[in-house]
This record gives sequence, C-alpha cells and structure tokens, in this order.
Amino acid sequence: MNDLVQQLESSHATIDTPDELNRHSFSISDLSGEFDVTARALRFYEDQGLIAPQRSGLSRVYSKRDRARLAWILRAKRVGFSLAEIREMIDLYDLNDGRNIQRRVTIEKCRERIRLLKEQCTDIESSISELSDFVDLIVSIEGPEHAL
Amino acid sequence: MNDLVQQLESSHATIDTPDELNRHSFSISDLSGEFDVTARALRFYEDQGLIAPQRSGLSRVYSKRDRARLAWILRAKRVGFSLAEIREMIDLYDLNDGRNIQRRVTIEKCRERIRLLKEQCTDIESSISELSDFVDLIVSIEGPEHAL
DNA sequence: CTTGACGTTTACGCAAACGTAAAGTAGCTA
DNA sequence: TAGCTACTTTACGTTTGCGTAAACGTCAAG
Repeated sequence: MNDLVQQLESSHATIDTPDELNRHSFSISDLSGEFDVTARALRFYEDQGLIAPQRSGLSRVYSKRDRARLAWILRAKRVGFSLAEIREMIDLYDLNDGRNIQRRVTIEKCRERIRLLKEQCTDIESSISELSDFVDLIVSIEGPEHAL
Repeated sequence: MNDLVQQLESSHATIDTPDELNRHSFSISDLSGEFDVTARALRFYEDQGLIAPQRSGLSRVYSKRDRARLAWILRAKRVGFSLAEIREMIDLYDLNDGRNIQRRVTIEKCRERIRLLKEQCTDIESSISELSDFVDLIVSIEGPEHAL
C-alpha cells in the first residue's frame, strides 16, 4: 500500500523508464539538477503551495505536469514575481481549470499583470539604452585604445 | 556658518525660488513626494552610500544632481537591481567621472548587465504572450458574454 | 551489517529593504 | 513662550526566500 506511483504514473510493473526526457516521474534531485535549484527551494515552494508532488512513502515524486509547472514558476521568478504572486497566478489557472469561478476577475488580474509586464519591459529597454550610451561614452572618452 | 546651501546652489540671497520644476534644491519630502518613496527610504539609500545630499544644519538638502541621481536609482531598482548593485554602478560612474580607473572593467560590467537585461526582456515577453494566450483561452471558453 | 547515497522533517539563521516607534531638534507663528 | 510642523537620529521589527545544520528513515552494494 506504499507504491502509489505505479497506480499513478506507470500502468504496469516498472515505475519509470529513465529515457532521459521521456520520463513520467522525477525525483527531487532530478528536478533540482535539471533546473539548477536546490532541493531546499523545491521543498520551500511546496510549503508555499506552489507545487504539490505525489509521494512514494515520504519521497516526493514529480509528474511531468509538476515539472512543467516548476519551469513556469522559475520563469515567473526570473521576471520578478514574488512567490506569493506566483501562487496567486497558479491559483487562477487552477480555478479556471475547474471552470468554477469568476472569469472576469481572473481576466482582469491577468490583464493588469500584462500591463505591468509591458511597463517593466519598456523600463528595461530604456535602461539598456542608457547603459549602452554610458558604455559608448566611456569607450570614446579617450579613444579605443585596446579595441575591446 | 550654517547655511552652506547659499554657497552651494544659490548664488545670492534667497535659498531657493520654488518655481516648481526650476528649483535648485529640494527637501527630503519634496523628493519623497515627487518620486513616491518614503523619507525613510531616502535616508536608507544615503546610509547605503547611494546618495549624499548636502546638509543645512541637520536637514538634508538635495541638489538637482542628487535629484537626477535619485531618479536613476529608482529606475535601476524597478528593473531589478539590488541596492548593492546600484551602488556598484554608481561607483563606476563616479570613478569614470574622475577618469582615473579601469575603464575596461567598467565596460565589461556594463555589457554583462546589458546582456542580463536583454535576457530579462525576452523572459518577460514570453510571459506576456503566455498570459495573453491564457486570457484568450478564458475569454473564448464560454463565449464572450459580457464583452469586457 | 555497515556504509553510502539519497531522501525526509524540524528549526534556527540570515541578508535585503525598508517600516515603525521613540525621542529629540529647529524654525515659524500666534 | 508655547505650540505646530518638518526634520532628525537610534534602534528594534518585519517580510521574503531560501541556507544550513541536526537528526533521522530507507534501500542497494560491498
């Protein structure tokens, strides 16, 4: 009554065929390796309700969906969302998966997000050009001595 | 021996003509108002060596340069730099103002920054399109009932 | 059977970026 | 002179996002 995994992800005898990228389930170190985050971080995300892998005994067993979700989480983080914000967004997805709830609110939240993201993008773009100008300035200030 | 301000920013008698945007010096609440940050934050930035306004007695007196620098700091923050990183960059600016130091290092740091920023931008862009797709999905899923 | 690799929980620690009293100073106004 | 207001310092508190031990379970290999 322990190996839930077999019922859940694999239909017959072997738990998993480690075909590199054709796998159905992943250990915590698989994912922490692949995405270059610590196991601690993954457990923390679970604590925060961002992801909820199955268990085989005590050990976490991540499905392909979990893996995709993790990738999503990490990219959201890279673009500056807090874990709390990420959880909010995930909740939106999940709620709409069930199609129960107020779509209008969801849509509005998303659009607001998109607005912010676009703003962030233009901010970054102007920072880029500002930095570029600065570089140009330095390069030109005493002539290109070393031709970097 | 108290009113440094007069020597520093204003050349004659009146400390400042509050011509709204033609001013030469600003109080802490001027700037915290204008840029919508708390005075606490401004003092904190000073603690961290990001900005160093003159004093009139105890009170801080920000010059136009200080104000410009603050604007710069805040945008750098918006695009995800930490205060420590911002200070680094400011130091680079200052050093190059004096033209003493290693331009190559400066340039490389800036270019690295630019690389990261561009990466961040593409990340954000794909987040935008992903979110947009999601919104489209929700909107279409049961027909546009309310035509938001 | 013990060693090692991998997993787990619990729990304290820490840096960043301020928030938030608490308590004092300094200038204008009545 | 008193009061109001804007400013100051000192210093402890808070949140976020994990890091880092401590102490233990489990399973395969030697």
